Amino acid sequence: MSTETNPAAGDSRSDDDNRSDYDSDNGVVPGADDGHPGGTEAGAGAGQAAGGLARTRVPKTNSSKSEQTRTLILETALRLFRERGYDRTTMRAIAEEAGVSVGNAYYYFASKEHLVQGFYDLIADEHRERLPARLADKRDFGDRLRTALDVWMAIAAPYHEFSAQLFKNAADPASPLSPFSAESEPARNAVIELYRGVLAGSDAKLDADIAELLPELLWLYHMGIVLYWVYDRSPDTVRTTRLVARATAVVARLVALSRFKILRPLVREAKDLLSEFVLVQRRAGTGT
Amino acid sequence: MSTETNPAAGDSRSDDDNRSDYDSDNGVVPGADDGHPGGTEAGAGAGQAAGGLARTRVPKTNSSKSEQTRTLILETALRLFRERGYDRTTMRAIAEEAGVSVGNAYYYFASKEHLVQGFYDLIADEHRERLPARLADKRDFGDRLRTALDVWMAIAAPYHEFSAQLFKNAADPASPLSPFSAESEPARNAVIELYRGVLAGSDAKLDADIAELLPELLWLYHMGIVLYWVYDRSPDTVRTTRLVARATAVVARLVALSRFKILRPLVREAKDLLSEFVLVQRRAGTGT
DNA sequence: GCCAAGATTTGAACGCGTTCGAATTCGGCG
DNA sequence: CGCCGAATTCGAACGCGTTCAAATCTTGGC
Repeated sequence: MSTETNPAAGDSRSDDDNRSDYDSDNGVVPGADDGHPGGTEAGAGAGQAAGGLARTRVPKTNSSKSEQTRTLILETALRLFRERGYDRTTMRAIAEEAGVSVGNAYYYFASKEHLVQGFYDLIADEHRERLPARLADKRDFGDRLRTALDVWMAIAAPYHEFSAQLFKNAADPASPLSPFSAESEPARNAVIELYRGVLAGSDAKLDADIAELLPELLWLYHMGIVLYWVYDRSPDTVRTTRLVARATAVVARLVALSRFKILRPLVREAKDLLSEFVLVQRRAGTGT
Repeated sequence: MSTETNPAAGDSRSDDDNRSDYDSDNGVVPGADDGHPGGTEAGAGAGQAAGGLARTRVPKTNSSKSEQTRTLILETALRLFRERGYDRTTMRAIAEEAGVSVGNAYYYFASKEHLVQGFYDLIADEHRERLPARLADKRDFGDRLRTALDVWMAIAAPYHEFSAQLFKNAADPASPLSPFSAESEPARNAVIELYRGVLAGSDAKLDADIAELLPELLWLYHMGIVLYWVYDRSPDTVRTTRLVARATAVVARLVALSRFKILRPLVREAKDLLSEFVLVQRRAGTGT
């Protein structure tokens, strides 16, 4: 997208993108098993952003005091985000409200954005939790898929505006918040599993090639819907609701059609293409 | 920016301040926003984005001195962006290098992002200019489409990193730089026209329904490729190059297949869906 | 030639996210 | 206890995008 548009606009203003980049200079600090967020004290190097992979800072002494401080800061932040919106919530306000210093907040969270991860987890958890009950009586693939999306929208609705504000950060390829980032992998996989369940519980008959890839494809579809939702300015995002209803029907039909003979080569090629270029390489075998 | 996410409470939307705030500041000074940048005498600020079409600040006295200052600032900015990248180029540096004050830069450009418009135009113009020669000897639709994308990538290559940095801004639904924004419409339409040419010059036979929509669809496809390109971290974005080669073949095949009988209902539904939910409503009915 | 009304230009703030060196607290070991 | 190193906390300071009241320059009418 970036490169082509040409707006014009006179009255806009964006006061908040001054953030610099995540790694402008320090490349990626690879190595170091990220595994433990925490980090690696290792004093020395590191300095700043501490290796790219680490999530936020999780204290060594995993319980007690510091854990408490961390939680306090996080919860305060989420509350303020909800009350005032993301951009209008300053790190100073969070710190003050939580009764700690700004520096302390940064000790636990590498950046303001990192505080946001909590929201993502929140929504995803809720989705995982509420969906099964709603799917219990449905076997039709289209119905199930649509339900999954409807439930997601219902949960996310209160955060629609907030999400729109965040979207630009999430879209930044360099951001850990990007759905494609390494840091998001666990969350991503969880959603893919969720869609695997949507598919598995259905009576859809499908081509074996497709069956394997479909959960990831559905995740992509989900991302697409989220994208539309974020841009949707209609009241209560009804537009997205309608889109989901109709698009999902098309998707379901496509899936059903994928077994037709004439489509075989196309399906096959599309599958290769997707698995090679788009889908996430989990445990990539030998080479790249 | 602000806006205001809505708190837990139901979802009462207080309309007074949840407007996107790309103009909220202005809101503070109601009426009179003399400021309206530029010209565009007409419209006057009037409500929200409406007046938004004005570009950045274009001097009243449209030639001579101020025009010169504007150009100077813009060119300096573009040079620095290229030399140092977007984030590392500060407004202060631009002003200093151009020999003007920071305030003056803001007199002509509402924000740092607005300076970026120039890049978009640059690439788009170049694309429009170079493509015809490369298409002259090609009739196959797939070849032509692929060529269009290859040429685009060749032109955009030097700005790959820069684009990745900008992407987060362009992705912001509230930003005038978003390819979906009203402000981007002219640029968007120009690209759609370009693809209309790609299609028109080809020997593809296609369903009438599709023929009409295809140029816009190809624009969407182009956007998708750009998205992939922005995220592509492979050397020289070869990955994207390979993707284009293969995906374009699939697209071409899809287009050809769209005339098959069995697919008829699907095609029709997909078409309705796209035109209703995705594609841009040019000259929508009456007013607007 | 003079002067008011803009248009243009200035640079010192402002508020923000973030950094960093130093201060403080904590936990264990002699 | 006393002491040391690490974990935690502090808050002043940095660099940034942006704003704004005031200074300067142009222009056109008299």
